[in-house]
Amino acid sequence: MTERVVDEASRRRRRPTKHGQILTHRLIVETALRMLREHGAAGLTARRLGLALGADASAVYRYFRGMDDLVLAIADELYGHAMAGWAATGDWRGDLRDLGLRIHHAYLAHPQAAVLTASRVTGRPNEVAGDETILGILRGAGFPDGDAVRIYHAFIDQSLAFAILDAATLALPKAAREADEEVWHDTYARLPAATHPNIAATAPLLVARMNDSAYPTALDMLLSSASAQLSG
Amino acid sequence: MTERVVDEASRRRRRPTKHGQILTHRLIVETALRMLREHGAAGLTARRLGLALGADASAVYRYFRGMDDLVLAIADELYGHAMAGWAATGDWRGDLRDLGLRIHHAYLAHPQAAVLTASRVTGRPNEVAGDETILGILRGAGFPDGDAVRIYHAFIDQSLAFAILDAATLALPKAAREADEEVWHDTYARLPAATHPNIAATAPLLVARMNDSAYPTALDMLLSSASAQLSG
DNA sequence: CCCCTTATGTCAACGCCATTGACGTTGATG
DNA sequence: CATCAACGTCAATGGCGTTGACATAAGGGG
Repeated sequence: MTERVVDEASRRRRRPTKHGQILTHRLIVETALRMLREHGAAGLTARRLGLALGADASAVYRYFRGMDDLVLAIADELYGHAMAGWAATGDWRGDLRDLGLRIHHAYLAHPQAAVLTASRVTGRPNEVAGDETILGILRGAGFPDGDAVRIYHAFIDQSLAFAILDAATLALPKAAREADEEVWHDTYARLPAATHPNIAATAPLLVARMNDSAYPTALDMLLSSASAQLSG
Repeated sequence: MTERVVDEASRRRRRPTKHGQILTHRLIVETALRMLREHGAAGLTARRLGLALGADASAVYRYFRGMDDLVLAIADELYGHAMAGWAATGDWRGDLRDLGLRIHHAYLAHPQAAVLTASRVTGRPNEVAGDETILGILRGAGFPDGDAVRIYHAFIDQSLAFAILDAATLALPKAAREADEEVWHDTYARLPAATHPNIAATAPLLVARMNDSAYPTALDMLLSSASAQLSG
């Protein structure tokens, strides 16, 4: 038997499914994204995807080498969302901040997909283009290559790390998420100063802050540190 | 049929398995931890756990309501590991660095549990004690309350975020993880300078660096930024 | 238009997963 | 000793991702 998956660029045949649908690589990715949004990570299986496509599940293996390959395609799709419409201003710090928040935001728009994909390295076009851009900003700002790569590494992994953390929170069942959010008020804010002087002294600040994402703060601190290295 | 799982405090019976082993809640948790360490997340299945225990896999359901319940029990076991043996030196920056790396390391020792639990807010004693300690270090260093809470928020969430990101990588099936690791060499390092000048110029550095965790770098940058705020 | 070829979609099956129902029996208790 | 419930086993359930084989739709060439 020949290779099951045909190279996407040389794909020519168009055969409808039993229900009349013409499958494409793009349609499968978009359908998978929709299923992740509607049913969560556990809702994306080959069989359910097949049903949603009006096809047999195994048809998906004509387009992707496996479900993992599909997940990588989804990851690249999200990366494309993050970069869409972005334009450089020439202010390296502002540009990196904007990019970081965009990447974080794109993943947060699809929490279930983020949880599955933010840790992956795809080498696909959108990811490669994004990485080329970030490295370009850092090198253009005057960072030597060693520093540029080190900062790029911390920057991109930090944005992806917070994307997963915050996405995991959003992906929780509603009851679990609300219970977690109440902990700061119900548990922490009630701790006595005698046993927990630091928490007691800062409780109103904790209640006000801890249920929001810490990513903007962490990002600004990372950029401040990079900026200090450039000045020094 | 009555409830399958008996409350642990009221458990009295001791019946040996076919191989003579007496099962306990603790034995199952410890065996599962060992299997996670030795075989990775994909290596912990009910069947394999049963084999390792010298029991039928379904016996595990006498002790845990499901594999997820077991994973959370494992995480509970872990939580104490991160703080165990830690002692303050009085150097706020060194102490925070040590704590950050310990938290990260404890989760990385059990990626599957980390992926499931690092985003949760439990208000449990060990978590509370850890937060009290970190806030104490920051306030003790001279940060005003508003800054202490802001930095604490970025610090703790960043450590948890990187824990999930890196744990998710470790939790991948071996083939997927190795494929991801090869992407820097197989894809990125081969991009031509004509189209990707920045990646091409830094490729050897990327190959050398990107498969390791960026957490130590991000942590140091966060601490540098905090330090600069204290000085300024 | 017809014919050939092959890529595409379908179907059935494989080997694995977590889990449950039912049964036999061990051992605590009275 | 007798009773009985908890414990461990076994077989089955319902699902998972994936593959081999087959039928056929459709592209390409004559």
